[in-house]
Amino acid sequence: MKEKMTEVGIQLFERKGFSETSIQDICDAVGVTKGAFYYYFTSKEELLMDIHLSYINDMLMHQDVILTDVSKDSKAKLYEMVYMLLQSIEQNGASARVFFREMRHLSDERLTEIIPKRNQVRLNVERVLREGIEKGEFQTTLNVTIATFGILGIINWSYQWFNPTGEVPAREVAKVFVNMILQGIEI
Amino acid sequence: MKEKMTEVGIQLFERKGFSETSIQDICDAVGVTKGAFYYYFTSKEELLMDIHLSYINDMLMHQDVILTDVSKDSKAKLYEMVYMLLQSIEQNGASARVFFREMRHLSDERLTEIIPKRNQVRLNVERVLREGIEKGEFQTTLNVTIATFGILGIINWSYQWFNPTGEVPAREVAKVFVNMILQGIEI
Amino acid sequence: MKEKMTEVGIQLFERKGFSETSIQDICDAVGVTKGAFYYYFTSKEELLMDIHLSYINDMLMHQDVILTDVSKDSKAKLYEMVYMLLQSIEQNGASARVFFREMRHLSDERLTEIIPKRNQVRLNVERVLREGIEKGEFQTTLNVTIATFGILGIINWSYQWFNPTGEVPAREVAKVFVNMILQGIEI
Amino acid sequence: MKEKMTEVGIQLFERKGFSETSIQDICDAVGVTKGAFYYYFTSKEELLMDIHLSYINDMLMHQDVILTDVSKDSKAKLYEMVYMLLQSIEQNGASARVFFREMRHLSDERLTEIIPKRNQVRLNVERVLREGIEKGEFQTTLNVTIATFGILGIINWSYQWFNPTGEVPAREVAKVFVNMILQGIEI
DNA sequence: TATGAATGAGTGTTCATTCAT
DNA sequence: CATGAATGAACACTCATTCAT
Repeated sequence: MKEKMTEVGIQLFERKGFSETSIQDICDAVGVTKGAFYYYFTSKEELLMDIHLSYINDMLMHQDVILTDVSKDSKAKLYEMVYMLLQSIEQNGASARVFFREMRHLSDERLTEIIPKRNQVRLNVERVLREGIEKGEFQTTLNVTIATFGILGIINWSYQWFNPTGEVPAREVAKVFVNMILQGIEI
Repeated sequence: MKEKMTEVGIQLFERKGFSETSIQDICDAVGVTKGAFYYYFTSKEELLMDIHLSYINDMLMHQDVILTDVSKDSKAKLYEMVYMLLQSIEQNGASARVFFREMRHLSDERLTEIIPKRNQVRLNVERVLREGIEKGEFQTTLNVTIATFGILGIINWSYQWFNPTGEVPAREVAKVFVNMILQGIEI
Repeated sequence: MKEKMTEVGIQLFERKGFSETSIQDICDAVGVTKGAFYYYFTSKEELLMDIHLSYINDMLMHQDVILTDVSKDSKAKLYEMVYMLLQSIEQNGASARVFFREMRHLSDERLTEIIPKRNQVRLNVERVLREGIEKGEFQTTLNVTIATFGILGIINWSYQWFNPTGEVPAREVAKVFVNMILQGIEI
Repeated sequence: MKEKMTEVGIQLFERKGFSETSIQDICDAVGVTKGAFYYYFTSKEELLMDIHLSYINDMLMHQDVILTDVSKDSKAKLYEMVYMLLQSIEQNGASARVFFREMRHLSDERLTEIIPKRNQVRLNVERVLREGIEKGEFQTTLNVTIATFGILGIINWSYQWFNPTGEVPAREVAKVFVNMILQGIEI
């Protein structure tokens, strides 16, 4: 039941936004009364926090797998990471959108738990770039911080337009993106 | 007075969000009563629409100047465009954030006016890429649509992290980004 | 278990008030779930009634002992009665406060059981005064009804300020009060 | 309108208690909607505070008049004070009851404004006693603090039983009480 | 131009109570 | 004996909007 509510919450928060979604909306969709909601969650914000935590933890876990894979060089790791992040947006698009858009509605206290994790995702990408530079795979002149922001921008912005109905699969998009990141668009 | 209200509206919508900002908040900040607000705007949404229109029209105007400049090749146009978009985020950061985050609160009717303009911004970037390909400046194999989304992602995502206090100026960031877009990060 | 709940109920009703104390509060303090409460009590009000009954019955019992003591004159009985009532506030302060403050939350039906008993406490004091007048110990001109209200006021109001930490013991306070009641404050 | 709401608030808070009176109750009685209430008061507690302040300020003002009257000796001042306090309960019984019963619902912050004033009422009575002792009107052995609590108990408790329909007027009750306080009940 | 008063629908949240297990 | 899940009615409070003045 708690999972059911979380699922419905994700859908509604994505479609209508956190503030525009009332507890009543969620309960109507699940088919219970508001009391039931407060049996499982202490507040609307707690549900939002649950969604955030599960999304970000999932992402960090996947990143870990990629980072610790010794069989891949940095280019391969970069590709895997871009693909994984895109795919997580393709598959958990609703969660992703809620994550990016509604963070503001978490209390300061809760943000202190989420923000370091969000930063970790970025630092994990930075690490791949740095390792690649050390190993001679990437340009030594690269401004790693700004480049990472660029790469994350490419990926994360996709939640604004990415069509999860699958016309263009995440794997295809990832290829185009990684190609662009590695070799640029110039002849 | 109307401009004063719009200015205050932008600041508050950015800081607290559209839904979380009440008309009262705006009037308190301006120093008038709610009746005055409704003398200038027919609804809260109209103010939001005003903000959107002025931001997007400004952007389209700047793009037009760049596109019609015959003295520049496509690479230069791309650089100008990236720089202009970044700068508009650096300088009108609040408007930019409101534009990207709060579009959802416009009615369908109003969205039909905004969305084509937003698409036009994207199509203008696409056009630079296509012209560059035709002129032999960019790779012929390029998937223009996806690449454009990538480029816009790099730029637009910057509103999430871009520090407008100027530690790193927009011009610097634009250089790094355009370099990455043109030549990639690979050695 | 029922006693444990009653005890906790008294403490919480005193500290936070009847309406402000939830069944959940009581159950949390006892360490059980709400279902358990309803196994022992049919409603929150029944718990309040139990507290009332046990307090008032205790008081009436003590008054009976004093009233039927043939070895004491009326002055001595008055002293004993004042002392006993003060002491019951000193020792069962929480119960006393709940009794005086929260009677309003009993249903009319239950009030018809409590109010006569509460009146009986007053009538018992009146009886001491009347007996004292008959025996020539108290002034014949005394308005017994009003005087009794005054005496009960002196005593009962003490729950508002009486410090049960024992800085001034009930016996001391009782002496001052009875002295004042008997001889007044005039020279 | 604000006064009308305050008046209705006093009546309802007295009859049903603060917690048991909803804003809706007050608005129904006045014939407006809830929004109107919040136009005049920022919270339910503010209304309670208004009631408290106006009651206690009124009382302090009357005490001041009595205390600064040089034409009266201490006995006369004591009588005036008892009479005034009783009368204020007789006439503003509802306010008085709300004052004594519902103080708990004020926030700590607001209590720091009210409690010193409530103490001042007590200290003003103490002052009459002390002056009377100095002038040789009252017993030198008197425990002023406890006696004052007794006197206030006599008076304040009357809100529990005092019938403002006027069967026994406040002036009559005051005479009986002052007589008892001055000369006691003993022959 | 702008105010001040008011509406009405809605919000998140609480809580006494019930009941199958 | 006691739990865990759920109900349903209520509550304090907010807010976009309206309108006579």
